[in-house]
Amino acid sequence: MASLTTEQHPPDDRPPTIRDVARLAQVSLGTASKALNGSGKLRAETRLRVQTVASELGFRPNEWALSLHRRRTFTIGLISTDSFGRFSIPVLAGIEHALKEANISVFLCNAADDPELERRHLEALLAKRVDGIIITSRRTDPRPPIAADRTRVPVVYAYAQTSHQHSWQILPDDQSGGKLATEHLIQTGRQRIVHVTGPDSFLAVRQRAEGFRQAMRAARLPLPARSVLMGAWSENWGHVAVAKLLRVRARFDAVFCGSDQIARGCADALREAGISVPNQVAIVGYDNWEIIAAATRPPLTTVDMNLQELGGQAGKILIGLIDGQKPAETILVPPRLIVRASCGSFSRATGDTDKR
Amino acid sequence: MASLTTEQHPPDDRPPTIRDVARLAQVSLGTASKALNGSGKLRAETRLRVQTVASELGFRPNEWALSLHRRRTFTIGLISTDSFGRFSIPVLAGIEHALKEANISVFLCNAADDPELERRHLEALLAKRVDGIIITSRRTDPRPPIAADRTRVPVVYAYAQTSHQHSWQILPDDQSGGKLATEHLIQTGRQRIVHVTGPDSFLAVRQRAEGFRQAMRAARLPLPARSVLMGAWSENWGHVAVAKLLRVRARFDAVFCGSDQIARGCADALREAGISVPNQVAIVGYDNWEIIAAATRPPLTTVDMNLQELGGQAGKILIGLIDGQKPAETILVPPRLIVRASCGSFSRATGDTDKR
DNA sequence: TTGTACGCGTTATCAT
DNA sequence: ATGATAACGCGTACAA
Repeated sequence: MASLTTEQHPPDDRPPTIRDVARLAQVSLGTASKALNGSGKLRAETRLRVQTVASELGFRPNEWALSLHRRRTFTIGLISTDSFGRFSIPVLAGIEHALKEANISVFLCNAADDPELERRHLEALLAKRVDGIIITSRRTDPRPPIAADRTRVPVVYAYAQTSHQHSWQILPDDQSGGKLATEHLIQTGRQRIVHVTGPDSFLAVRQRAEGFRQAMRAARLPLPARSVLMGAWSENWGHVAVAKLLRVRARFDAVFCGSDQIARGCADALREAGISVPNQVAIVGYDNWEIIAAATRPPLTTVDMNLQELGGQAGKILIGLIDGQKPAETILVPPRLIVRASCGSFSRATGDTDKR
Repeated sequence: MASLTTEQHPPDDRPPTIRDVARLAQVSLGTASKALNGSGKLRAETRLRVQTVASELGFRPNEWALSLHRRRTFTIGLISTDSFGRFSIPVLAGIEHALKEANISVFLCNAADDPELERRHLEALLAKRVDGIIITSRRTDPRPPIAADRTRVPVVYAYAQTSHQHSWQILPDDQSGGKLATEHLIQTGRQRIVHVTGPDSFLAVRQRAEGFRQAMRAARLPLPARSVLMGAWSENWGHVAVAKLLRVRARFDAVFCGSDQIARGCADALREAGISVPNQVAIVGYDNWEIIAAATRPPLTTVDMNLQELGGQAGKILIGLIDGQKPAETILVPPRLIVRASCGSFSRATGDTDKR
């Protein structure tokens, strides 16, 4: 069927617009729109014809044209203040998943610990009219708030929090994590527990240690000053810490470690010193970093921060804010314990262990 | 100064538009645009006034309104076919970095191994009129092409490739990696080298093994059938493989491993069998997975696939395609060797080693 | 039932 | 030097 108009546009390669659909379906622009959106009243035949043409053409409404007069872009920005790391990943996966459910797309930005770069990313996001912003970090310590004041864009901190302004933040409940690990050790009959963990400068370290102390006090177990050893976030520190303990002939039947890496170091050092894990000394790690925890001998019982769920919650909170709700400002995501082999039997019958 | 018009718009909270700027600066819309973009000719005073008002208002041009009549959105989509994993991350970081340089934003999509989800993500990206798409994967084996035909959107596969259509792909040069590792071992004086690696079903495994064989043949070293052992991608397989070798009293003075995890398993097993690494047996790993490689005793010399650079290249290729260029279709990114301690001295003076 | 006109935010082209 | 107007792609009131 020949063109009815004298104007013959060369078939250019830009994506088809609703105009193209209308022209080919021999209807007006408005009719095409109604046919495609199911709104208004029109003949079934017409509607079908338009829809057929649209799908033949591979017509897809231009989201940005839409967002121009609806008030939302269905787009959010995710700024990772430090580079993508081990912690960001599950958080990020959780966020992406939660937002995909709501048909929201995520812009990925890596600020790489550079405040200037962070500012540029923020700028770009605002120019792109994102509906909201999520900030993630590598550690939970308070950071300066992102400079998104003056704008009405909601901001949520995930595995991060800010010092000043009143804001929304989703954080792992590290104190509960410390308690959880310690209580598990106590339940399996351990009494002399030491805590080998990371640097004091980390909030997470202080919170987990506090949880540890709480659980020990609650169980009326001895809590000498030396029972918390702080060092580096490394396997090697696990080795060193065990060596220290052995050198001073410390009596202990369990080690609660601040990370799976430290735990692995401890486990190796103990084994090489001829001390059986879990028979003589039980170990609990932190992070449930599969690749470390599962490969340790014995495989580590460890605390999982539920980071993916944390990300999901962050996504949901942000969606709530975008929808104009006012959710709670701070959410602590409870951790869970992953039981493997490093604490031995779960039973309280501890007669089969040979504690030192 | 009172409003000159009778119409009094309530100060609503949407971001200021260029209209607001124009009104407050007492100029027309067109003048404001020119003032802000530096185009056209106008009085310096006017320009300054407009700019002042704009910055006071925190005016930021709406990118989507712009992209409506420029032909680009300065936005690309990144689809991770499987979930975000260890390999995706550096690739992703490289991509993000390269694209940020070009002021392009990245949509993050996780297809989680679900073809249907992948399709939906693709659909969403096309509706958002991305300028291009990058597909990443967890392994380099060919995968079905993404269904972005019919559209003019350029697609690049990063750490991935497709079976059918002619397309662009950036891949690690795993064969060179195998050669690189083997040649290093040979240069440090090793002669009886075995290759312990992952499952035969991985292209990477076959390519690295081929590189291994090439290097051995080139050096006219013995290459018995049993010198390549394929198993799982796990530390445990490293242990098992060493046990196998020792059981049949194989003579070997070096192990080239297909991953750092396998390498760590081998290193631990050898040490525990009383065999010194690197003095009696040298080890080379693969991946340069810092957290494993650096913590192994001794720290692993290993092959780094340069994944971040791979991501960067993918970004640059995509930008080229967007700009209408026709870059080479397949790029192999050369690996590099990270020398730590697991091969001993680099010198050819091997008199101090005690090979078995 | 169908077609027209306006608005969304911006730039570019043309008058003035 | 400045201002008016037509795109860009779409939905939606409203007029026919």
